Amino acid sequence: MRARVQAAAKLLGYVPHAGARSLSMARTHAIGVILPDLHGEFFSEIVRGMDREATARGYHLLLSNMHADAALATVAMRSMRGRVDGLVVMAPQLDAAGLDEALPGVIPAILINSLREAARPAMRVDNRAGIAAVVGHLVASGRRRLVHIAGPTGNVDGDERRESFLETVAASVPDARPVVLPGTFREESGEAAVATLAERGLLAPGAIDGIVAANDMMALGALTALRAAGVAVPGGIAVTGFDDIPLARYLGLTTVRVDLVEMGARAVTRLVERLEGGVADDRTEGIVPELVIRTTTESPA
Amino acid sequence: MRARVQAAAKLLGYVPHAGARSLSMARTHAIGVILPDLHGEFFSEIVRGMDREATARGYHLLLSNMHADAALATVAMRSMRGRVDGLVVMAPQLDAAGLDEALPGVIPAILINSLREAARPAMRVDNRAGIAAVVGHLVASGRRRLVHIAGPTGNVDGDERRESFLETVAASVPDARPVVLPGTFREESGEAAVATLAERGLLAPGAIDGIVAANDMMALGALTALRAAGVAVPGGIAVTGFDDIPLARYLGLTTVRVDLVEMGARAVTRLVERLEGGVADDRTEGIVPELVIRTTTESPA
DNA sequence: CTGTTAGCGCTTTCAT
DNA sequence: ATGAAAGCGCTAACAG
Repeated sequence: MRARVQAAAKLLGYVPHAGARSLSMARTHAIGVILPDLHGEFFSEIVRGMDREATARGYHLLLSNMHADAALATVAMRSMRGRVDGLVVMAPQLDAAGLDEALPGVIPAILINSLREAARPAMRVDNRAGIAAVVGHLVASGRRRLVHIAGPTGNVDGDERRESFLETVAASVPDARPVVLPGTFREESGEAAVATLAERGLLAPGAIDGIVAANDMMALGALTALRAAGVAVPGGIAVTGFDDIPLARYLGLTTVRVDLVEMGARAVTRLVERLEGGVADDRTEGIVPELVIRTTTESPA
Repeated sequence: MRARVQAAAKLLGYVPHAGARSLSMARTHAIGVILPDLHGEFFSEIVRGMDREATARGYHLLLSNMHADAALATVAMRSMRGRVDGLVVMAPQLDAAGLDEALPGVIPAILINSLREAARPAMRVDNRAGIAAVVGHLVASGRRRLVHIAGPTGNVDGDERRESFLETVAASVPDARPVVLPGTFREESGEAAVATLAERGLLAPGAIDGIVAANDMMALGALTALRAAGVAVPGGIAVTGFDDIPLARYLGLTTVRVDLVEMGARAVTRLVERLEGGVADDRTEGIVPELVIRTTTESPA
């Protein structure tokens, strides 16, 4: 008899309505993902990691792009209520107040590289350790006149990297006069930064000998512009990035490796465990990046 | 009074339950995306295009990875009923019967690079035109002994590219004895293919002079392996890819450009128009790829 | 073991 | 104008 129903279902092409089931069970088996944007390999890699883990655990991923504006972010997150069981939120450009306001209290969330991690489960890249590693490497190989191409102001990662660049340089190079140029984390701003250096006459031989970009994409932009300007890398100027996106390996960029795929996967793992186990693990898990030395920082010798 | 309710809602932190609303309105404002896997830049780019368009039109994207198996694909698609308003399906490895069986008849779908497009809205890259363009370019620059690193058998794109490679070579090079090596669309299989060539003694100077890979990732793998083997590119052997993923530009790979972002965006556009306008546009839209000549095919001279 | 019913949180229709 | 009720398609807790 159960068999007869099944047969009829097949015959009529019946497919269960997941939405109705979710309503009834108060369980969607979906995870909402809130990201600034999908540009470049940085976010692709994270999403890939999340997708791998979500699929493995029987969850779907619901994507939503967050605009920089806190009000819009609020709308984006609220619109997820009832569609997902939990949220992975990456909002590096939101301040703590904006984040608190945007996050619906009712829905469990894990933050990645955002402020206000103390009270919630979170993942955080150790930006200071990463910058300390590249600066240390550059200084150890004899570079002294360093330039930093920064991330956007107000962005947690950008701010931390800029600050620790200044601190580390001040601590390791006496009488250093580090230069900090603004950037947006996008390739073009790496090129723009080099253009600025040229204007200031800092591309002249010996004026500067190392560029520490706040992420890989800007480092690549800088590389392109330097080569176009006829500056030898690493002969004249060494260049470093941050993240170790796949492209970096192909282009021989010295950088700091953050296991993006693993970070995404781990965020999903923690969220799902929380959803299913009920364990509230409000710790901030640090991701320690690792220095990867490639050709853009070889000794000039 | 309406105001009093709104006030109370704010105060209690009420957030509407999108799931319940969907049930009631029979509208989810979500689009399901079924992909083989998220590996490499190929799929990232497509998803990026879909996301851009979906966000612009007020839709969310629900990701689901399809396993090669038709039965699992069926489960994946069925599980989307009631969660999404429509589907973008990319199933290059499914045969027509498998696809028909997997697709829930009830839910509108648009296919990308899959079989059985005739009866449904679809997008399709013109593989033959793309391969004809690269082969033509290689032949025009004096290459005669060509090797093809193929995509997986049973994959629509892989099969089409392999076939048209053979046809085009047969038509344009008299007495040609083209070699076809198996591949998986992944970087490692490009390296493996070169290893195979080495075993067969085909890496000796003059033995072959051009490698046409079925996609960019395999071309990159081949490039790496060739350089490691001390073979000059393009001096000894020219190399071409397919897709023009972002990496290709950085590495100077000659390839065939498929506007992946645009293809994803266009698929979403057509689907949404269908959902909202009710117009059933069952045509297959062809994407004509464009030859992009870079350094890996420069003339040996 | 089969059949009925209430309810998930919303929208929509209908009555007041 | 506000209030009451039915129903979206399912699950779960009942009763027969």
